[in-house]
Amino acid sequence: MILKGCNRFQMIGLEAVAKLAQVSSATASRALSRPDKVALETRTRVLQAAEELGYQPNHLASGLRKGKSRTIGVIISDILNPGQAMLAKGIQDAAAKSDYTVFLFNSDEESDKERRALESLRGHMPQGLIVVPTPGAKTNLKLVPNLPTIELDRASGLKNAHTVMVDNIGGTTTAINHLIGLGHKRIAMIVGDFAISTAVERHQGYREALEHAGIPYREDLVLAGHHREDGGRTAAHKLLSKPLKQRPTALFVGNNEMTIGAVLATRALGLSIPEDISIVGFDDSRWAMTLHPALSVVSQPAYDLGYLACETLLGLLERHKPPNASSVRLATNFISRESTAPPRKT
Amino acid sequence: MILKGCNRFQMIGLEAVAKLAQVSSATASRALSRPDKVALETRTRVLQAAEELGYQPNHLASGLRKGKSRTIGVIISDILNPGQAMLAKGIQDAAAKSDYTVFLFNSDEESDKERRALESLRGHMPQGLIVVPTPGAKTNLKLVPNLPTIELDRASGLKNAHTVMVDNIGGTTTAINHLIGLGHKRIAMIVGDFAISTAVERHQGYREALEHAGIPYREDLVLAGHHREDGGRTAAHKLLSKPLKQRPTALFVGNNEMTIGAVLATRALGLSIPEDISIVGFDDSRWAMTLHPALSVVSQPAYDLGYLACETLLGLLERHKPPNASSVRLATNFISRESTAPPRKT
DNA sequence: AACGCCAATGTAATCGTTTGCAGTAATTAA
DNA sequence: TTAATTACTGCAAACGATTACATTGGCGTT
Repeated sequence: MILKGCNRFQMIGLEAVAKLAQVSSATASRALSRPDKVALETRTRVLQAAEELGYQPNHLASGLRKGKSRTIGVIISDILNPGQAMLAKGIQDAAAKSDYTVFLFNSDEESDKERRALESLRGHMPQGLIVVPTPGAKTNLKLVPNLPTIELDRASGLKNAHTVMVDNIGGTTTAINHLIGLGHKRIAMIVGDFAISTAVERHQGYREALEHAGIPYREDLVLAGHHREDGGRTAAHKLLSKPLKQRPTALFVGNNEMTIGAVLATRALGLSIPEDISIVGFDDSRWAMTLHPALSVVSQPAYDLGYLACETLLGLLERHKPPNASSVRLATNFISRESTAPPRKT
Repeated sequence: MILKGCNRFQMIGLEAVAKLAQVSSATASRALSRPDKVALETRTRVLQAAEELGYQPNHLASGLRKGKSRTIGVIISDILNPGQAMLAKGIQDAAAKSDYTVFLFNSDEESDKERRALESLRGHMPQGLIVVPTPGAKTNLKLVPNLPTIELDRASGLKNAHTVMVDNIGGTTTAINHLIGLGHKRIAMIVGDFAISTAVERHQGYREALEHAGIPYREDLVLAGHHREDGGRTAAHKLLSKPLKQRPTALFVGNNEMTIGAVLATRALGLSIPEDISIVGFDDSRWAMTLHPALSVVSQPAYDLGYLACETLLGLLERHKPPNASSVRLATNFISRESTAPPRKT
């Protein structure tokens, strides 16, 4: 009681507002959040007092009392990846619209970092979670067993999960069909890590499109790039070093980073795009557009994806929906630029 | 008291741990955070109980009580800008190392969004703030008068501010000197918004370098690009449409986004880089590297900048440093690639 | 033996906000 | 006139963790 007047953040609390408005703190609280429960005259008095003192509610306290922190946790794989950054932006905007605040973390595709992020998060009592799951998510998510969670961009494989993803299979088949339509027969693919659902689905799309066109699936044309630029580079190098007759005439790359590597490897080998090799990447970006020749890509509605994921989560929080699994797929968009052309006549 | 056993988050509180360990909650608390104040035997008992119940401390509660939330607010200008994303990453990593959690916001260079971010932030009782200030920051920051704040990348102009920035003047003069060294005389610049300190400093660096080389400063060679791609495009278009004798032979662009616009405008006009025009950008990025020809740039140590800003802030929080202003400048690094060459012989 | 001291623990107040309950006054119904 | 209803308001108990203060018992000193 001794230090009552000297709070640490020189906080102006409800108590102070109440005193100035000559009401109890209970009434002051109601005046601010339950206008109908308080006489108009009293209410204006409280509002004025709050204004005068520059009162700002303390979310820690109200969060503690109400059991709602008005925060959500977000774990993306890598803020430096433009697609992921776009996801984050969509989430942020949706959250801000409903007055939620976001704790943002990067997993850098490492399950360990994901786990640490979840541990940090836990103590802050977020009301929900949006996560781009790493391969370890199935285990890690047990750390927050009762937290409403949306899996974004990929699925962890957990039953009863809510997911918001793109139509990877459809996006890929469109791209491959485009290449087939141009006359390509030897179409290679650089795939990501099969522990990540997008890689599996994109691979499946590739396979299905070939099959559908009656082109046999050849294992030697599918190399793993491990989601990284370096992996893309070495995979592309290997594919493009084949003797001309076996060398693919088109290359489909399963993600952003690997595509850069593939393009650089192509340049390094002195091959020209699209004359020697057509290339299609997954996920659009600034560099894909400004590249010369500009890259044809399967583009994802990343902003919408993030926005939608957040809206879905908040919907889950507001109306106490049953915890049934839900699954949303957004369509991709194939953008044909300059990196694809018919194969050279042989 | 009625619902004591049925907490909302099915929270396991200290109370529960204490009961299981047969001590008071006070002792349980001490066992966890003040090991030396508790008998070893008791401590292990508490730790074991905590482990068994999967106890997780509630930061809302401890934050409320201690007046320390272990969170910091971060407002960057745009998460989609790779440089800014890198700042965020540096901050995050530094924060995580000291067990702080980050509230991340985007201002999108709009003072209004910055203000709203600060308002959101306020209620969550962050212990500090790192902000890439918009032009309105000088006003906006009054919303959080006693919050330890680091200004990152730019200065708001507030007295007594702590700033962490790069040496914009030095970085620019190096770049301009490089162009001068190649033999350029008509060197144009596309500047940003002078309400932002980096634009002012980079412009000053440009001016100083010319002066030092005895080249007169010409107002018609300096155009505003307003920090956006579009602005860069129109400014470059105007500059490069001049009659050959007056057309600049080199172009220095004050930031990332504007540089893209400038490059696209150059391409659109059918001019080739670096034969017709040498271009240097400020701030490196993936597209600057992969561009053909690869762009020469003044690169900033963005990760370090963010990391350092966070460390500085946390330092301020830990040891109760006096609130003197401080100012850190990191050096830039000029990267010479393929977009600069001697001017054409006339 | 009497005293002081220290270590270990418990009691209870506190952080700021919310809310069930109870109380008061004013209004309406009977 | 009395009872019942309504509309406001205040009291006080939460939320979970921390910590000043009080209490206990054990030890050493004189």
